[in-house]
Amino acid sequence: MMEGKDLVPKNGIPSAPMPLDAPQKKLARQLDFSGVSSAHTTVMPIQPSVTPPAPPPRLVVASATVLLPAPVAVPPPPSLPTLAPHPAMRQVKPESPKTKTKDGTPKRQKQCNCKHSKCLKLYCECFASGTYCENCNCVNCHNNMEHEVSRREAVEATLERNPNAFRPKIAGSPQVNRAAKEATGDLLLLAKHNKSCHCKKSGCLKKYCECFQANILCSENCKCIDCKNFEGSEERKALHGDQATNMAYIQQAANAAITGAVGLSGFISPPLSKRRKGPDIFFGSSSNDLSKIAHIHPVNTGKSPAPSNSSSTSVARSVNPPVSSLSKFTYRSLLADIIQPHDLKELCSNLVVMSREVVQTYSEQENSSAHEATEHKILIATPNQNRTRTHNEAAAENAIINDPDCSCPDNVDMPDRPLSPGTLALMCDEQDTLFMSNSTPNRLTSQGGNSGSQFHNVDEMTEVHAEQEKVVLTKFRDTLNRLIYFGEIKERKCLSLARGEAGMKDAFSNSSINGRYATTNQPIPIPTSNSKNAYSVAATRIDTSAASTTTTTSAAATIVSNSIGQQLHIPSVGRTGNIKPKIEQHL
DNA sequence: GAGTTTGAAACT
DNA sequence: CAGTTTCAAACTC
Repeated sequence: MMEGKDLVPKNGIPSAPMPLDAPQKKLARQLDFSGVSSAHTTVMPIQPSVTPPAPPPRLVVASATVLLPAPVAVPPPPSLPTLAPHPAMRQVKPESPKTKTKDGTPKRQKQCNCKHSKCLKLYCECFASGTYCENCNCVNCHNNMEHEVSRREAVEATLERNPNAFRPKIAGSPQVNRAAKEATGDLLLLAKHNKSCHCKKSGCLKKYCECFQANILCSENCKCIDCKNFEGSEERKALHGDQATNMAYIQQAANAAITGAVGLSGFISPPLSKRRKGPDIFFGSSSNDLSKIAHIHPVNTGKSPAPSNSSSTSVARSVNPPVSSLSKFTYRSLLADIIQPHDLKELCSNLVVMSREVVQTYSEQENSSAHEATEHKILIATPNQNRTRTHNEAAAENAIINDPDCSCPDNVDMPDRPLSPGTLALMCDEQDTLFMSNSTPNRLTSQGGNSGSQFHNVDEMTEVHAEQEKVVLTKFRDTLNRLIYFGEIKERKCLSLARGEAGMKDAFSNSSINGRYATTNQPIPIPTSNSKNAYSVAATRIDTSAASTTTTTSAAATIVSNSIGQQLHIPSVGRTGNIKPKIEQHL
């Protein structure tokens, strides 16, 4: 847009003395922020210092890259290559207002106006963001291909001073349609400040403040004075309106996405009396960080006009005013209120019950068939080994059925028993909980012993166990599906709320996700598809069981079906799911 | 658009 | 590490 500014800034300001090698033209930017979609960005790799200016290298970054998790946790090595940050990942400085025209129409990326830094210092937004200046209004710009050598040196110098200089200050913000949302003032606060601000006079409510500019709340890391950019701030509310609250909530949701930690933190997240927590808390160091926090802001407290809660809370308050107990960064899993301890118990209980039923059904089948077989064998006068077995087996199985603990598959107790991949996986994940926690080794052992003696035919015993496995795994999977479903429902709610519907405003008043979603306790139509799939899969699996008789299979399938449909009440078991963080992560 | 304010970056 | 200076963006008029 600003051709001809090459040598002289369009603003008419005489260029500073220009080196002979002054750029004749501004080359393409390294990163293209203009695209509404960050999917296709151009990244320019750092050129070897000796490499003569070549055509602006543009590497198309796979869209997938954009989806990478916030890099905050992975500081780039202090090497030049790290200078090609991805727009979505690195946001040294959010687009300046220049990115759009007065009418809000998306215009272009920031255009610096540097005059004395040659655009080779972090003062320059372009340089700081790892991009070449392009169409900027800068003077004596060296941040281009033609000055790659000096640029490179500048980069090295910068990195020498601060290895994280080019690390995104704000990270983790899904940049989806950021431009569009920003234009409508609907930019979400899904970001995290890697650094911190040190504002003194702006109250962190002006764009001077990096946090405010990035549309995020100040964090514990900030050293600002008289901060008003915290959740619950009246001043902030005045600026953001109703969205402030929603944003805080959204940010929590974002935390989940960013951290990918659906679990402990979600349950544990202590209501830190203070607002915000820095990256540490953000990434899970949470709990014992209060002490740290206390150290973080020993200062600014003084200026906070806000009514401090005195006591311990003074800690985090330091710089920022007293705040709502809800930390903007307090992460809370979307499943936090869905998964309850009692649900887990209920799930386990149901699995056990189902397993028993399978055994019982199977034993009945075996009894009848064995009986027939016995008669047949007697008729043919064959020394039978299986006959006795059937009765003993039935007794054994009954014993198993009567023993709540026995129905739990336990590899330890039955070392010879082949385990399905599913079971192995399950046990791998849950080796200490679901099945094993309640199991009584001795009992199972004795069971195993009985089985060994009573189930003369090891194969048949295996079949029973196989059936048990199938039923249990099927039901377990179904439970997980439900969990996913509820999580999705919640996610949708979050998104819809994020859209800032005025009417929903009140819903956030408490900012407590638990309270907010208490309604999930209400019967929620469960997608039959899942259940159907579960059933069908269960049936399929059973059918594929070579050793199983059709009858047995059907019976087992029926049990599964009935159990899932009747025993597992959607509101209860369906919401069971706190299997373990490990599993949740797959959700 | 010019001047002022602000806070990050750079420097000492 | 703290204080000062430089710088450029944000802001005000």
